[in-house]
Amino acid sequence: MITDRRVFDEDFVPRQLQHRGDEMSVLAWAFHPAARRDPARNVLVHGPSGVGKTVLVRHALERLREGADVPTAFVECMGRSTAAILREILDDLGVDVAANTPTADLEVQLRERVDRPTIVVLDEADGLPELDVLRYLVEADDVAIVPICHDAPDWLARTDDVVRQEFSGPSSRELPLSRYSVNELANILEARAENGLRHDAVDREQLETIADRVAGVARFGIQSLRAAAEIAAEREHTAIRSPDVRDSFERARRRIRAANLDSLPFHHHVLYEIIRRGEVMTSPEIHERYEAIADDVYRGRDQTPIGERSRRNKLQKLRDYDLIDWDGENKYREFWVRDETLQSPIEVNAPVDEM
DNA sequence: ATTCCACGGGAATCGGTGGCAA
DNA sequence: TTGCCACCGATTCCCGTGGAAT
Repeated sequence: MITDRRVFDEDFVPRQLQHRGDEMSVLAWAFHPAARRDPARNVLVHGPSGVGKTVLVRHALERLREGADVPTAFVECMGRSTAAILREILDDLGVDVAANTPTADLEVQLRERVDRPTIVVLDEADGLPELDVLRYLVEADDVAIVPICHDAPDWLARTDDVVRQEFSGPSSRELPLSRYSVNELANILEARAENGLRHDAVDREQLETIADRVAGVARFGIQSLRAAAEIAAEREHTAIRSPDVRDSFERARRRIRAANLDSLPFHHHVLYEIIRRGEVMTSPEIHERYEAIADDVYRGRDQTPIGERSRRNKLQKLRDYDLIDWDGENKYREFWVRDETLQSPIEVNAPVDEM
């Protein structure tokens, strides 16, 4: 059924971007001056997750570089320090810096080594730790800044006047990306099917069903199509049938969650299992349970149990990853796992019994 | 009105890594 | 080679905030 697995990979970049023509024009307008050694423009790219913000900007940069030699940097900001981000920008621009260069020196390097129009993309700019990076980039004259974030007003509100000024002038634009319509996403899935599935494995109506069900989130739609093909193959269908599509969403969502859980360290797994085995729990119950089993669970490991404050951070992370959720406030906040059947792959041998 | 307490931002701290200069 | 410095990621410590209980 599946003829090319890579087509469904998370980081697969299709040759042709569909339904983003207007957006590509905006980026071309912003980037193109750099090809003539004129300053490029700032673009604030924003929109909900899973709509292809990163892929879009990467595409635009590739287009630009096909026709011109423009220095560019593309940095993942989430969870990185100011120094780490500056370091990677310099690295992308071909400047060698030592791993322990002080942050202040990095800033000087940035200003001195940028001697012609340059484009710096800050992916996941919601996660920018401080404003320092932005100020440094604003002060470096020839640098155009392209932050990618979820919520533009919110992002701008958290910056300062200097940065806001930079993004409100005529030499900058906001570029909102919306979710795909059912028809658009179905077209995108059709292209994936043509490249990655056997001919006639899926029909248009089924693709539209998937596109509708995933509410325009491309990432989820692509994983669902993949799951539908797998399920059809397991059931020895020669093509995807409606029941296969119906059962694909659960598998896709579950797979995304399992991958998320897999990527987290041990502490998260302990907390996840405590919540999963305890039905619905409140914070004090979770902490109490943690204290009770911590000695046993961590015995023989090189890690030691963590304090309450850290546990709160881990719980937040588990929620960000769609693994748990909660409702309510204070000690009445209740926690539960999103999928009871998803167990931690790590053996957290907490006693199952009494709470 | 006062007390209790979970929350979550931010500063301080710790152990480890890697340049660099004496 | 040795000591020093800056960084990093993870964690703990500290504390203001605000809702609920008393």
